[in-house]
Amino acid sequence: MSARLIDIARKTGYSVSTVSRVLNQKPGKYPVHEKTQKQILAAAEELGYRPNIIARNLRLRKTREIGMVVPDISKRFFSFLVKIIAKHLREFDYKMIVYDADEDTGIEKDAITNLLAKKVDGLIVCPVGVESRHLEQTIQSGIPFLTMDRCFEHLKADSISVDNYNGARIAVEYLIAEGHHKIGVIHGLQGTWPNEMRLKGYQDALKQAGIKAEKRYNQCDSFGTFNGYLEMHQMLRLDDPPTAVFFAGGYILLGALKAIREKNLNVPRDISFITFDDPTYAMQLTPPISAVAQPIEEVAAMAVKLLLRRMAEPDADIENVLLQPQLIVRDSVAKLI
Amino acid sequence: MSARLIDIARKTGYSVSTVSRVLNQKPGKYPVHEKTQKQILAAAEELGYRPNIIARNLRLRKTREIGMVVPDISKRFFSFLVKIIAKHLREFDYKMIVYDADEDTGIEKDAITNLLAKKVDGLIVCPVGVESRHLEQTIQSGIPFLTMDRCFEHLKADSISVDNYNGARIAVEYLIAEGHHKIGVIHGLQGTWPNEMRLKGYQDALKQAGIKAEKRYNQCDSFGTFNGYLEMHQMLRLDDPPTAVFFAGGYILLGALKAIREKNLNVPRDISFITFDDPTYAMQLTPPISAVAQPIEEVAAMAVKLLLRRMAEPDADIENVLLQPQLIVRDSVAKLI
DNA sequence: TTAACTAATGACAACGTTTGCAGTAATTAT
DNA sequence: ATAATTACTGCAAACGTTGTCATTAGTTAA
Repeated sequence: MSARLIDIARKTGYSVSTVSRVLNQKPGKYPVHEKTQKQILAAAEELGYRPNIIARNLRLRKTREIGMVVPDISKRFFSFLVKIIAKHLREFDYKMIVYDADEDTGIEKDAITNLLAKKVDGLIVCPVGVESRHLEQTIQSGIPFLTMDRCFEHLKADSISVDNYNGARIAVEYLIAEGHHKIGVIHGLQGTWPNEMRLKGYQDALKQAGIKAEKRYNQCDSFGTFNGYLEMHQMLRLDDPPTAVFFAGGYILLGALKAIREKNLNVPRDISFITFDDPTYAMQLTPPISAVAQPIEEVAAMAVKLLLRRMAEPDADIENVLLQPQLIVRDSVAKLI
Repeated sequence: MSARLIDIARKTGYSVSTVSRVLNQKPGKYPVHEKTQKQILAAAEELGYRPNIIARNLRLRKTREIGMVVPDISKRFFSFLVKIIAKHLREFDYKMIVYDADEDTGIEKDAITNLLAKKVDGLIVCPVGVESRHLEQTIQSGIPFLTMDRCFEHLKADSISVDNYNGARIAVEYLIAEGHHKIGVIHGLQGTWPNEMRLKGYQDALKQAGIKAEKRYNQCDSFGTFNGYLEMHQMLRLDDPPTAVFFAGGYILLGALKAIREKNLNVPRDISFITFDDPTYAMQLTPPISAVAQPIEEVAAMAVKLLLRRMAEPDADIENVLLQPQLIVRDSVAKLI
């Protein structure tokens, strides 16, 4: 068992109070004789003293910990987000406790409950996306709280995400500007906020250009690779397939690309596409893929800013921030005009 | 402030002890009258009682938490590892606290210190890889401890990693079997265990085949994309460039591929290669890339098994487990015979 | 009837900190 | 010389649990 304050106290002959004061280096509040300090510091070093954070947290009723829950930490978007947020928090001397909800609302619920019971000082949730009642309850509890990415519009809480609507819109507008009229979309899980927004962006871009959104050009199921593969095949099997396709994100690109290869089609000569999300490998594929990149670093920085503000001023007005994604033009879209 | 045991006690008129007993549902140890139970349960529900885990942990001197430190959580290898390990731990009712060391030994050290101070019941570290003194100290502390991936041979602790030596060896043996004699290697950060092992596997495979390992075919610096790009360029600029190259892992592949493209070379006609690690996109590239895949799920499962065993039997013999990676043949290697 | 048990509950002492308050000795002001 | 101030230190009460030990009342055995 590791050394405690009382062990140092006994060893040096001073009281626990004095030892505590020395080790916490509280500036001038309670002065401690220099000789005393030296002795205590030496004894602490010798005994290999490490403060028991649990006891401290209990006493202080503060943890300097921020809880975070993400739907799938193995996805780069989230793991990178986690990394950057943790890095920013470190600067403010906060630790982060991340839980992976594994795309399961039940686990998400448990994770939040546990974090509240651990008395984290603040909480960031990237909701799995299907249910929000437990989030409302969490807000009730009064903990500084922030949703990210798959936000719910009706929640009375700060939120930060990228402008999925606009990102999809500028992608599709780009396709149209390059002369495409028959534009398909392969999108992800229906009912989730980002997916709906991206789909709406696609539809509005078409409408604005006076193009009718063809039902048969609209495929969906999930953001997974296999879905991308199946849907792309289906789309290519149509009598008059689209000349360009918008992938709504995630791993659809990978699967769709495989389908295109199997049909022995050339990108962008035979088929053009652009994808939401910009994975690291997008620029290494043949051809390099045009994409709409989410500004993850900015999102992370903003998240920290919003949460710290909420912690400092619990009654500040609620902010719902939307950050703009960026169109990255590479070579996967043919110019038709 | 959330409700405490004492609030329920006051509300129902029972003592804190009784309330605690009811809420913890300890089987038959101390019987509580059924009516009492009902009242207490009802009051707990009504007040929205959530146990304070900090107080509980302090009292029990157990946390049911496992600490984990990884060098870079944004790398899929680690984020996936974290996910799977956390999932397994969940089954045993353990939570995981992960910290990202950001490839910085200083941060790694702090993270470990913090986890020890948090009194986690066990600790898994994937070391950054350059220093190990703090790990020895950690072992001294007596906490159930496990290193993964970038292990240190001299550490007296359980460890689990993939057989980097053999993985590299079977990859290079495969190249030789396909008729290649001029075989280059682009490897990663020198001095790290996996890198050295992979390099040795490469060298031994050549030696075994009676091929001299040419110094000029041996490039290294880091596992990053940019390194892969530079080194590949350099290798292609040689008078008699290798016909095949072994990439020692990570993101070297991406950069090297870019260099090959810039030289307008065809894979595998002009140059063949195989890479350690099998990223999800490897099979979607043109051509699909042959690779040596690390069995991450198995590694994760074994890690949990080893750690739980160590927690149950602190004095069991130390185990250093090596799991075999798998050769995945796709189309990036030309058959020369 | 009394002793011995059981069922149900409460009092209380931890767990290891931090910190307000009180106390003592030494120093300075009056 | 006394009062006021300062420098240093210790006491003890929290923080919210859990579990040991007592205690009470009721029940069964002798």
